Formats: sequence, C-alpha cells, structure tokens
Amino acid sequence: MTPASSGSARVIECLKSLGLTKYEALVYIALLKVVSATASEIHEISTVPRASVYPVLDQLQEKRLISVARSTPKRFAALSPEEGVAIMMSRIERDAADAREILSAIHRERISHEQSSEELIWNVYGIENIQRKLTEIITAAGHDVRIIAHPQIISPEIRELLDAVAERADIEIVTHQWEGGNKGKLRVYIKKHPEMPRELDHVKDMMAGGICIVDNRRVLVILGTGNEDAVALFSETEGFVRFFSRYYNLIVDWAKKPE
Amino acid sequence: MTPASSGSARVIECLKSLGLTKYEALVYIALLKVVSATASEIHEISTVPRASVYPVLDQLQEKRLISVARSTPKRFAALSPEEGVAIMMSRIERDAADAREILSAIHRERISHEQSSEELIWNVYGIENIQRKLTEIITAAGHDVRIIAHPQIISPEIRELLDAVAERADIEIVTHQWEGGNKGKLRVYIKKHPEMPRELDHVKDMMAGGICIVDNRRVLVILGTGNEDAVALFSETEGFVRFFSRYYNLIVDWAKKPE
DNA sequence: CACGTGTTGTTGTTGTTATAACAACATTTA
DNA sequence: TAAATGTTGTTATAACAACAACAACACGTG
Repeated sequence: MTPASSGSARVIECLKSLGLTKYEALVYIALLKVVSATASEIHEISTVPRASVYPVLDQLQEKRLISVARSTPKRFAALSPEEGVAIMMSRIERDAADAREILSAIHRERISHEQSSEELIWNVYGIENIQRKLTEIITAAGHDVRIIAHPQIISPEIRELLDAVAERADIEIVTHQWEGGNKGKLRVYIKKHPEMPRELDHVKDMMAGGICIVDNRRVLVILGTGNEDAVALFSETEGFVRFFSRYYNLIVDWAKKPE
Repeated sequence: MTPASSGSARVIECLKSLGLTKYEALVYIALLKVVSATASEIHEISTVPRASVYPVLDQLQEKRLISVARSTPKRFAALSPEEGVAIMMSRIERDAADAREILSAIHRERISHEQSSEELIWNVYGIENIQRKLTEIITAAGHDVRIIAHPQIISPEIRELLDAVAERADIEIVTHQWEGGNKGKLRVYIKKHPEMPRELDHVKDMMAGGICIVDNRRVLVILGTGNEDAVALFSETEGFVRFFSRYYNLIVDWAKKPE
C-alpha cells in the first residue's frame, strides 16, 4: 500500500471538513507529490478528469493554497501542508469566533420566561459533556456533595475541584481506589468491587459509572464509561433525587461498615 | 432588525464551515433562544419543517451539541455557544492535525526528479503569502538584499528579520519613510513620492508595492497592496532578474542623488 | 371504557443545489 | 496539422431541503 493510498480516504475526509471538496483535495494532494505540474500532469497524478482540473485549480487559487507560474502551459505548485492547513484553519477559526460572538448574543437574550428545566430528566451524551456537567454542579455546590463513582470518573481535575469546594461544603466519596493517600478535607470510603454482597449485585453496574448528588437537590447519574457512548442522566426532580438519595444511602451504609 | 436576523445569514455560513447543515444551524440557533423546547416548538421557532426537525435533532445529538430530556414529548436544550463551538472546533482541529501529518508524509516523499522551478515566473496570491515568501527569500539571503518598497511592506517582522540578516549580508532599502531613526547596519534611502521626476512616473505604481532582489539571483515583485487581492511575481529566471535589477538600479541611482 | 381529537414521532416522495464526470469544441504551440 | 492546452456546456449523482401522509400515543369526554 502506498503512503498516499493508505490514508487517502481519511485525508480526503479531513480536508473536506477543512472546507475542500473531493476534487480540491485530490488536486492539492497531487500537487504535494511534485515540485510543480501543469493541468494535464495534475490530471494524470490525481485521476481527476482533465476538464475538471481547471475550475478546481481556480478554486484552490482563490483559497490561497497554490501558486501559479506565468508560463504556457501554466504550472502550478502547492503551498506546503503546514502553510496550507494553517490557511484553511485560520478561515475556520475566524468563522468560529464570529459564530461564538453572534450565538452568544442570541443566547444572552433567550426567552427566560419559560418553565424551568427542574421537572425534567436530562440525558447528557459523551464523556466530555458528562465531565463538564459534573464540574458545573460540583462548582455550584452550596453545602454538600455526595459521590459514588468509579475511580476513572474522579479525574485529577475533578479532584482538584473537590479539594477547592471542600472549603465550604461537606464532601463524601465512595470509590474503589484512591490514588495518593492525601484526602484533605474529603471523607473518602474505599470499597473493593468483589466484596459486594450478592443482594447489591446491580450496584456493580452503577459503580462502572457513578452517582453525584449535590445539596440533595441535583443528581447526575453516570451510566457506563465506554469512552465513546457514555450517557448520564441529570435531574433536579424531587422524586428522582429522592430515589437516588435512598439508593446512595444504601450503598454508603454498607461502605461505612468496617471490613 | 432583530439581533437574530441581522447576522443570521452570516452565522449560518459560519456554522456551515464548522460542519453543520443549514437546518442543523437553524435548529441549534432556535434552541439557544429558549431554555428548552419540544420538536414542535423548535419547528415554530426555527421555521424548519416539523418532519425535518427530528432527523436534524438526531444529528445534533450525534455531534454532541444538545441534551435531551427523558420526557414525553422529549425536550431538547442546546449546549452554550461557547461549549458548542468548542466541540465543533475540536473535531476540526483533530482533522487538521491528521491532515497535516498525512500530507506532510506525502510532501516529504514527493518526486524530486522534476525540472526545478528556476525557469519560471510564479504568481503569489494574497498579502499573507507574499509576506511569507518575502520572509523566505530574505532569510535565505547569502550576500545581499536590495529592496524598493512601500513602507507598509516593511512590517515590524520583516524589519526585525532584516536586522538579523544584516549581520552577514549587505542590505539596501529605498522607501518613502522610515519609522524610528535607528537603521542599524541597513543602508536606507528615503525618497518622498511627489519628488519623483516625471520620466519615472510609472515607478509610482511600482512603489505602491515593491521589489526585492536577493543575491542578484531571485526577485520578488509586489504589485499593489490592496490587502485582499495583492499579487506578487517571483522568479529566479536570469532574464527576469536582469530586467528588474536594471530597473532597481535606475531608481536607486535617482534615490541616491542628494535632494 | 370506548371514542374522538390533537399532538408526537416516523416514513417515503419530490424538489433543489452543489459537486462530480464527461463530451465536444476552440485555441495555442511546435 | 498534429498534439496538447484551455474552455464550455451537458448529464449524473448525492446530499440536503421541503413536504405529505400516516401510525402511535396521550388525554379529555360522553
């Protein structure tokens, strides 16, 4: 497999998400393989129909990704990949900045006289969003945070945050293991997996993810941590909170028992 | 004009270049305007056909831009613009990094047994590319650099570079004005525009851009600096270099004359 | 509890646009 | 004039946009 063909589908996808079409990507790649080329040579290298090469070259030129020689026939050369990607990214970053600004304006003016989201149970998709939400609710903690979680949930960032919040709120954690003995002001209970009594078997599954209860008012239930399609539930619903609060107490009572 | 409609076309374009479709953008924007909404409410806010809202919401969910409530009917909420844009950008940046890597591999293995580009005259489009090329050839200077240029060509970066290169190469500059008297090892001649004799009238146009000759071997001719569609010619062709060298000498001889 | 009504969610069809692919022709160079 | 270059216009194709029709469901009422 040639180096070109090995990742060719992938690299074309990448270039598409940087704003090129398939042909633009193919022509740009073709030009990278040589010092310079005429339209016909590009056609041969890239397999793009010869007649299509000309408009594509025009577009690449408008996007500032190639240089053109003043000769007949015209010769074309690609900017280096570093330069080319930088040029494409700078366009996108400009768009991103604009989007952020305009969208923020819209977001600030959003209609707030809607029913609050308190009576709902929300799905949070993706491990990054879950971490974000977890950070959000811990940060907003008033007087207590209670966590049962797989160690991988309690990332260094979360742990740092917990240490900070511990200054003003009571924090209780149940987990399998705790890296570094220093628990600071945190109350940490460690329970190994296999010790779990049979009647709490379904808890194992929960422990693959975790539960975080803040101020007995908000709950984040993390279901599985298969990095890709992790899902969490978030709610401020009274019944939901009460249910998981009881669930939490059940586990903690058992965790607190001396081994 | 409402804040939403004022930049709505623009923001949709921005979101498209971040990888969303028109409908995805419209639905995301609609969700930013409220705390949460059902599919039907989204349809009303966004004017996207109700039947199209559902698949679009699926796509937005896959792209991790919205949360979904567990209720009937389902309620949806947008992640904040900052989070949303960050998520889209991180996808693109990952693609950019991959593209850079794969393309660099292709570029390194390029077929080099091609005719060199020495006999050609190259067009360089865009002010950034011109600055880049100028930096490149000055950096590679062996024994001399000769420049006639409009002051705006000689940016702080270029000036810094020239100071560094002056250690090993003779540098001569003709321009209209020179910020800060410190010329270091550079030989700078300053000539105001209006003094120009009538027979050199066409030089004015050239002075709107500039000429840079390095080692009497490479020439960059900058034509106009209208920030958008600035074009430069670059060549190592003997005839081209000789022509502009003579041209250069003509102007410099006149510039050296005491006023 | 059956029933009608209105809403939610799904499916399939059609129109539209941008890209892809090609054929035919005009133009230049050797 | 033969070969290659450059241009133009037409036809596919695929993704997206827009809509119509229907099944599933919740809910209030007789």
